[in-house]
Amino acid sequence: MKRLNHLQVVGAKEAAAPPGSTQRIVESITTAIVERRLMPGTKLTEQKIADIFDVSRTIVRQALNQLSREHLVVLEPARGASVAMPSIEEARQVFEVRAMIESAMVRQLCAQITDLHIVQLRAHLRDEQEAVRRTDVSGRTRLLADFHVLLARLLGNEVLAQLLADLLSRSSLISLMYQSAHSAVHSQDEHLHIVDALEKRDARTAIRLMEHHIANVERNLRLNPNSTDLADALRPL
Amino acid sequence: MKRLNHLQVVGAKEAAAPPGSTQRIVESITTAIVERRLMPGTKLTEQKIADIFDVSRTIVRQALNQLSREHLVVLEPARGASVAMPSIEEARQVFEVRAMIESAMVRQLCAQITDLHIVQLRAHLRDEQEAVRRTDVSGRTRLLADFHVLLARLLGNEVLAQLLADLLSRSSLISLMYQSAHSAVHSQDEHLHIVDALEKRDARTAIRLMEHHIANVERNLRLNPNSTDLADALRPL
DNA sequence: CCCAAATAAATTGTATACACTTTGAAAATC
DNA sequence: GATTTTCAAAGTGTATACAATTTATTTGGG
Repeated sequence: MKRLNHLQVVGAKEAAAPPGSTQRIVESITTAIVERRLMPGTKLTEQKIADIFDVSRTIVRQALNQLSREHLVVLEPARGASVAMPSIEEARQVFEVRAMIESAMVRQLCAQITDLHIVQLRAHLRDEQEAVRRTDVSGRTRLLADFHVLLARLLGNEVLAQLLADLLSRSSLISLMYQSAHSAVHSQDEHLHIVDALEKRDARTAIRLMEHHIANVERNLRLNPNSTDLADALRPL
Repeated sequence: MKRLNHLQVVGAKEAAAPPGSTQRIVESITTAIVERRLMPGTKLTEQKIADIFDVSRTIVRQALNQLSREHLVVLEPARGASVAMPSIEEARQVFEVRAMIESAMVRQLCAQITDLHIVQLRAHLRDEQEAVRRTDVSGRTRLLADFHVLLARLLGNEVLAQLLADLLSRSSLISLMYQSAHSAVHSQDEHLHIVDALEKRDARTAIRLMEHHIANVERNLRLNPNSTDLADALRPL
């Protein structure tokens, strides 16, 4: 039986509104997944989680339901919840959608970006570099994803931002599941070049860089079916 | 007190898997909203819905939670659920995102569309025309939205299809809330022209037509703030 | 007669109880 | 000894009970 003791309340870093019990659990599990303390496929038993957080199963079920809509856990009827194991096909689709959305995003952004926006982006890049320098794995994962959400937010489009946030948490899960070989340093560098292009309002270059960036992340996944699917891996020769 | 008797189980038209109680309620409420039997702002009291469907509040709460994540209802803490009243700003954002995604979609589709796909699209257009001819309001609303989801599905991208389905149910709510003056006939005609362009693999035209189509729908909304926000409407001069 | 405080009714949030399903192990059969 | 059957343990699905909060109603001044 797998121990779930790794699951723990992570110090609320943003600390916005008083987080309801449900939200607290969602965030803890999300963080645990992204920080690789909960591996894909891990069974998430309701009562065990309820015990850990000292709430009733009612609350846990709400949290698991929410997580399943974010595609971080899968809910099989009468069989419970487990950490999602996105398929290769799903990974492909997620990155395809990201490429479509994010290239349109930078195109639009070039037409309406302000100097203040550039300042915000530069500040974010500094945070990224800092996290990379300190080898703060969980922080840098979050920051590298937030870069993309920030671009959406600069467009003043919260709907787009939330949509993208969703796709990025899925991307994070995919990256850790298929052990991305795309180094954080490399990603960070690509972000830098994208901001440079945005500053020059060079839409064509910005779009090209963004598409390459996303393609690079996808290309560097270990998408070898044999190593990821247990059924295939254990099939006799 | 507002009566909720309009809420009723709608005959399952697609009838796929045995729909769990929760899903049945979600679909009923969704249909009721899109068919304008539940107006924006209507309070959705848990016990009343539970009585109507003869289930416990537990199930109803699950359904309302799901609907809130689809942005069709809003959940205010300790104050319950009501049919969402998307703001003008939210409407703008939804249509902006749709324009970004759907123009990228038709671009991609032009590059990889097959004759079989065209056949499917033509078949769908026939269904649309039929619904318009019969003035089947609820059917035609659904079909006009499904056209866009179908395009996503033809790309073989289920992630994209679900994403778009989400945006389209929000669009439906927005259209009915702001009483779109964009006639179904007009929409249907625009769909026809888009398919024509796709058949010719004329990406530039297809993109232009799609962007115009979405802009037309948005332009024809009655986005008069005075008539939509009660606080504004009742403010003394 | 109108407004405000107090009280009652209704509604939501959470926990718990219990039925049903799945899972894993022990016993029986071939 | 391997395979199926049976049974117990664990887990999920739904209903219900109860506390906490909000909303409506009544009551008591002004």
